[in-house]
Amino acid sequence: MPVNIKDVAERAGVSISTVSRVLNNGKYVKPEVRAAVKQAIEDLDFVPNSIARSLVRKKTNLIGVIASDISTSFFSSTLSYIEEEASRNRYNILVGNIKENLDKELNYLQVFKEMQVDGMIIMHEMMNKPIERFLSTLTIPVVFCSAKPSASVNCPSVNINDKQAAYDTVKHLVSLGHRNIGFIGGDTREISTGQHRYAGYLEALADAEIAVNPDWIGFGNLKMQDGYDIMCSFLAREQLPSVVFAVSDDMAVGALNCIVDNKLRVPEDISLVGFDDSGITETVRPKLTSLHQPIQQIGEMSVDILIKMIEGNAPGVKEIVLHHKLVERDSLRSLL
Amino acid sequence: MPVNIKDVAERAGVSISTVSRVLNNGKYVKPEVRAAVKQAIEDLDFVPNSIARSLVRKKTNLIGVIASDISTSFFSSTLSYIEEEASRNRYNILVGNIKENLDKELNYLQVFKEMQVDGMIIMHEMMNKPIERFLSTLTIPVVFCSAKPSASVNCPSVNINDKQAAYDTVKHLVSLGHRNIGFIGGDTREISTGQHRYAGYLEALADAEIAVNPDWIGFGNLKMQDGYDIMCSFLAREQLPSVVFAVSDDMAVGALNCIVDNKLRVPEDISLVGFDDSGITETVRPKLTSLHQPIQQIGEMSVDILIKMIEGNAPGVKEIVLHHKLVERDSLRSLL
DNA sequence: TTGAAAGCGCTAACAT
DNA sequence: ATGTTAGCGCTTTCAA
Repeated sequence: MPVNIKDVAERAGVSISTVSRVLNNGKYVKPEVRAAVKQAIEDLDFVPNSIARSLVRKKTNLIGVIASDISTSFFSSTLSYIEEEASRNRYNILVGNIKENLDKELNYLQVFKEMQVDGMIIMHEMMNKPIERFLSTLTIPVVFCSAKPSASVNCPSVNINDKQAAYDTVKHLVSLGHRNIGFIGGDTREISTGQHRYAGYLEALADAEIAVNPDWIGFGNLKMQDGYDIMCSFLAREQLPSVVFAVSDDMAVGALNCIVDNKLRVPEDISLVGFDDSGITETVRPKLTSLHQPIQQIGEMSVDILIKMIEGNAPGVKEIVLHHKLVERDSLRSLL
Repeated sequence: MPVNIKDVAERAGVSISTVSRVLNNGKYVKPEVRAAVKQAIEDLDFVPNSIARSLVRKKTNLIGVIASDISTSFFSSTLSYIEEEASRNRYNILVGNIKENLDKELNYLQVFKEMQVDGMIIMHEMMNKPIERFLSTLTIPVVFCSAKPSASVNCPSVNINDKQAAYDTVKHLVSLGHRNIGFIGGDTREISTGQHRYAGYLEALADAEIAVNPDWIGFGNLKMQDGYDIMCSFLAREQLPSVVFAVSDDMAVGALNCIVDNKLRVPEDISLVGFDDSGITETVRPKLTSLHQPIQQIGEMSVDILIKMIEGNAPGVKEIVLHHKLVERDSLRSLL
């Protein structure tokens, strides 16, 4: 039933090599022969079998993407830019959504390897030994997107400078007269972005000679609910912070909702600053001031670097650091 | 460099068929031989090439998914459930994000076919002739997820009853004393869900003997910005509706923001009802009352039906209609 | 400018 | 219980 190159060859009265040539726009095909073959392809609704092609060419044009949670605003945006850039370059993406499940991640890595993907993009940085080991035996290129691999894994990454970004943000808060600055952070054990953003916060505080107040520091998993719960715990303290910096927009929105649900106002009672500058910043009121990551550029560059590596024009990139900036909206007020 | 089944066979001192047998957990392998082969596989870090396997088995375990916009709250949730259910059944998903671009859709359909996907899920229902034609010549199963194919395309679909859902919602508004009921709809030209939801709205109005007021009716593309703009146009009318029903949560949130930005209150001045009951309903304040689609079930059943068709246990399903219900939160008030 | 033939890595009869 | 062999549908030398 399924028609193959041989059927086309027969109908056009040529050999399969000739069909292959017109399929691949090869030279050395007489115009009339080419036309006849094209006609046969059309007549038969023939579509070449790229599995067979991949087998001989050892190239699938497949990119495996591993994301921690595609239903999240930051990841779904990034993924959509990755998809677009890949498709523009005639690559297809296979997605693995691991929801923080490292077994699932290892399994996906394995499956992607079996599927002979030409390369992988990892948007997740929790690691364990088996994953590290797997990655180090891998011969295809991998790039980390908005995540940094642990030192033992030698893969390029596309990122902003997380520590500097957090530092700059907190410094800005200080310049606005804030001294009671709460922090809702990400996981600092296994996640380098979590560590770096926290380090930036601490350093900015130290530079401004502000003592850190553990009452206003909490850590979560970047989700809205985490932000909500942590903010609630802040609200239970004796004294309130004048501003809270959350290292994801989702957590900042969670904090916002907690504040509003407790009949306080943003930014009149408490100011709020998020991180990522994802779409959600403009879906809430007040609109969220947020540290901007160039999401589109991050997604696109990850793909571009990966493709360059795949196609052998390895640029020897180790790490790409992109610009960040604070985008001011309505959730932050000056105390001056 | 890449190690294959032959290398394993040599190292284990057996034939490639034996290796193949242990790879596929075949019977008729002596325990000690099996162990030796497993050892060789481990020693060599061998991973079977599923491209080659697919070529002979004529089965890729790949599902192609076409979505209109994965950065949207409804689609990214649905996609994440699809991914989970597929992965649970050892299928991988290839995603094509078409952003309403029908050329891109046709191209993806073609590429998916070349890649020999075992089946496709389409979460989009705009059609044109070439796509219809392509779909009708396709011999692999396709299921429409939260979308209905046009009559000429004979594929199963998983849906709620959109017309009934809209009807029930509007009837409920009437029962709460509302008679000035605005409507923010989806595209009604090529999109059947758009048509059905609008039809449900009109019928409920007719049943309640309420005249339709075109001042309060607008159509958009299901996005937040559309909802915002349409709501703004309603606000410019002489009289305001007491409630507005938007056929996507994103549009409802857009409407909410427009209202808030214009210093009116929800639900005191205008009530709001959304559609989908996606995550965004709980990220805004007031929380959005919304017509619930069973997103998880829709995603999972789409995959299950598709896999059944792929694996030949065709259940002869034409259409699956799932239950809807209105989830009441804080954006709708009673006038009674 | 075209065709014949080898082979990509694997599975699945068929032999043994 | 194991090995031999013929493909799967294509690309790609190489020869004509």
